[in-house]
Amino acid sequence: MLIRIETESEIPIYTQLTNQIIEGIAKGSLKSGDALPSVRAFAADLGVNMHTVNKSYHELEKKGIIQIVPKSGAVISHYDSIDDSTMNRISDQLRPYIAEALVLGVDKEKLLELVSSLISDIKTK
Amino acid sequence: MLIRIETESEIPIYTQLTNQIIEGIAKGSLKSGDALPSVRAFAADLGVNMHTVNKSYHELEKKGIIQIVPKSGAVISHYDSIDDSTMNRISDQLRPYIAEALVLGVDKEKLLELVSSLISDIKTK
DNA sequence: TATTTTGTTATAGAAAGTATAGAACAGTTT
DNA sequence: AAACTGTTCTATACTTTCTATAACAAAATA
Repeated sequence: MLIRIETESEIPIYTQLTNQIIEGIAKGSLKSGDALPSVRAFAADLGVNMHTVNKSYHELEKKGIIQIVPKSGAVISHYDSIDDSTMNRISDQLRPYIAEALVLGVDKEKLLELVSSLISDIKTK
Repeated sequence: MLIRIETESEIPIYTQLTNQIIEGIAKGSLKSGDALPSVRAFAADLGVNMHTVNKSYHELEKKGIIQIVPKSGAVISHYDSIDDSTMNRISDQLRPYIAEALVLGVDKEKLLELVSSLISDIKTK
């Protein structure tokens, strides 16, 4: 799985890593049960600090996407039915960007098209 | 227009303000041509610092949502056709949250329903 | 016209977040 | 037994967020 970190980006490195791991899972490059690299190995590979990778892993664990087994490693979780609190979190995260799009003149139809297009893009590319 | 700021939130105050102003416009409480309160008046009203409101206004201006006239005030812009770079920005903003939803088991149909529901909610509530 | 109000700019400080580095610990894996 | 693991700790540097105060010049208002 290929990860690209942009040091100059305004987006924190640990967030960039979190997002790209999530996309890797969404795409199918990473599956439930797969182990993620150790924080040390991954950090060395990416050229960043161990603690930065560690922070990303804990962010992913907080989201319910991976499970961290102390002194062992991180494994991608199995997802069954989504609970209400998680659904609400996703809704709260999306809301400001949906509102912004509406204000800037993107109507419901175009917005749904955009989301459909994004889903396809994430699953393939 | 009613604004609620949560000091304890992890979301910066200026971002909370930006998002709520955007929702006010999306809902129709604020229209193109309307003037926003002065940074001083708004800050006093919200109990925050003048520079915090100022930062929010400049964020809104960067998004193309308002226009700031130096020494005069801030006015809500008129929106015609959306340009490609703005559309790309919105797409980039949405992408990680769409990916996260997919990973957590929200399928395309449920995701489109969620977006539809959010649009209705933003426009009314 | 004189006063008030406006956004802007500057300085300053406190607190939190981001990222790095090095080291040590104890449990897991090989 | 040795290597590897996530965890924890200390430390430093930089950026971001938020507040506070002050001054400036242009716009709006009385």
